[in-house]
Amino acid sequence: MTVSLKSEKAEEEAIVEKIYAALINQRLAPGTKLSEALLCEAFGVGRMRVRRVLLLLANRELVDLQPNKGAFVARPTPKQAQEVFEARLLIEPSLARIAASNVKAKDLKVLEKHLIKESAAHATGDRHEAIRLSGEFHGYLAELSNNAVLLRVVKDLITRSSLIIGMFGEKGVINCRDDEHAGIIQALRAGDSSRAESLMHHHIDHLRNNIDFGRSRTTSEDLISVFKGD
Amino acid sequence: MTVSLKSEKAEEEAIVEKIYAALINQRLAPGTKLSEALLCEAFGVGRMRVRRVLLLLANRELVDLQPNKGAFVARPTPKQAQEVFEARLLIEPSLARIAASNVKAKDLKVLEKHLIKESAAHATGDRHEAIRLSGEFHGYLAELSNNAVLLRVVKDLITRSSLIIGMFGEKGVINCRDDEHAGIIQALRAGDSSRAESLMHHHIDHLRNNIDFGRSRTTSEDLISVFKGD
DNA sequence: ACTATGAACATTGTTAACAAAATTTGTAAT
DNA sequence: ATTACAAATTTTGTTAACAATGTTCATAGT
Repeated sequence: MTVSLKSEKAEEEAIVEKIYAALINQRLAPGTKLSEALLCEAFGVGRMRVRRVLLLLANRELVDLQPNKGAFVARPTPKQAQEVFEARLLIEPSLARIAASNVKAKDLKVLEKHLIKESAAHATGDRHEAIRLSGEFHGYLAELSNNAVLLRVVKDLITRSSLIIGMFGEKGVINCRDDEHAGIIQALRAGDSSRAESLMHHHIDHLRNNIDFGRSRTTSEDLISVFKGD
Repeated sequence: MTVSLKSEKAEEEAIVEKIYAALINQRLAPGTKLSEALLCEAFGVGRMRVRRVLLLLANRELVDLQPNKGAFVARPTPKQAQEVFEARLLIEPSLARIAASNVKAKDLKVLEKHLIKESAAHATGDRHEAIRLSGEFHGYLAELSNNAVLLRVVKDLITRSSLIIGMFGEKGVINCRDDEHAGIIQALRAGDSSRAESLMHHHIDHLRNNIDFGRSRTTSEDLISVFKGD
């Protein structure tokens, strides 16, 4: 009975999540056109669903909806990039403080396991995976706040950050982010709220300063292959 | 040429803003059914537009979209209410600190003028107007951050706060909020960031503690009269 | 060769009819 | 009177056809 209870609304959210993931993974480059027909085929749904999904993504400013032209993966401006990281700088350090108060032993287990995956991705030079995992780390921390509102806000900021990094790229090759994540976990384990807060502040500041606003890549991939394993 | 450049997308946003305003004003009580047909008539648009608007509002968790049942003004749970105010407590004090750094003479003029209106609303006992103006004050402060991302987040939180207050009501009759607003403006004028931050923290904490979770009103108004002057 | 014009095509936007589900109304039985 | 059931109505969800706009491509002229 009710074979398709998951359908309808949940189905749309599932599609949103998939595109979300593709954005974080940077499989969808900024500026890529998201044609309705292609998305319909990719997800096997009607046009209405696709349009609703695009509207939701546009509402989160992940997609640029141009009237009579179509939907495109958002191309954040330098100004918007600054705003996103300023917002993260304002929110996430306080969040780290809260996380240090709330963190349980099993949470630390998860975070440490995650850190290993991050290191592995760095070691093998899998840049996309490293970016995805880095975002996921910040998401985990936001979850420790036990606050769905804040979690939602932070997740949106993380996703936009992925777009931004994909758009502008990073200065230098050295990427000490996983080390910084390790430091934050250490502070959490020690229950040192202030240190967790401070480390997070410097970490995000570091991320922000590493954005290379010089060039703005316009690499647009084709949509056919992006959503294969779905 | 292009007589209706304002139309289409801007039109939808205008409708969203109107419903937004009605929510803040508490002319739309939590639980009120937002029937498509009525909204179509109220705003003189087709069903598609209304559906898109409802989807956007649902995305911001201001509307509860129940499949095959319809759209209803959201009824925040106590848990959600706590989360909203915890988020405000985390964000707005820091925002007040930033505002103290950015505030210009003309901004202070606007804020002081606003404060007079707040006092007037309190004096005449116009509760809805007082709530609207109170929210607007927080919005003005968020604008001083010159950060569209943070502004959007705070505006959403303010709107949900109005829903929450409309849902649960406030303990006691005494409402010292406008006094607290005055204190914050004073700190801004003095350029005292730390005091602005601290006052904002206590202010929001005060708001939160004044919510009366005892009763949850279910007063649903009729939609016909709400959107008259539009 | 290069630009300009226009037709053919493709894509998005809108409308209206239809299907499915819930709500209401009316009727009958206890 | 109240409950239970069923028909009728209303409301939401979906689909498909149509309209409008944008894009591409071919042709012709300089």
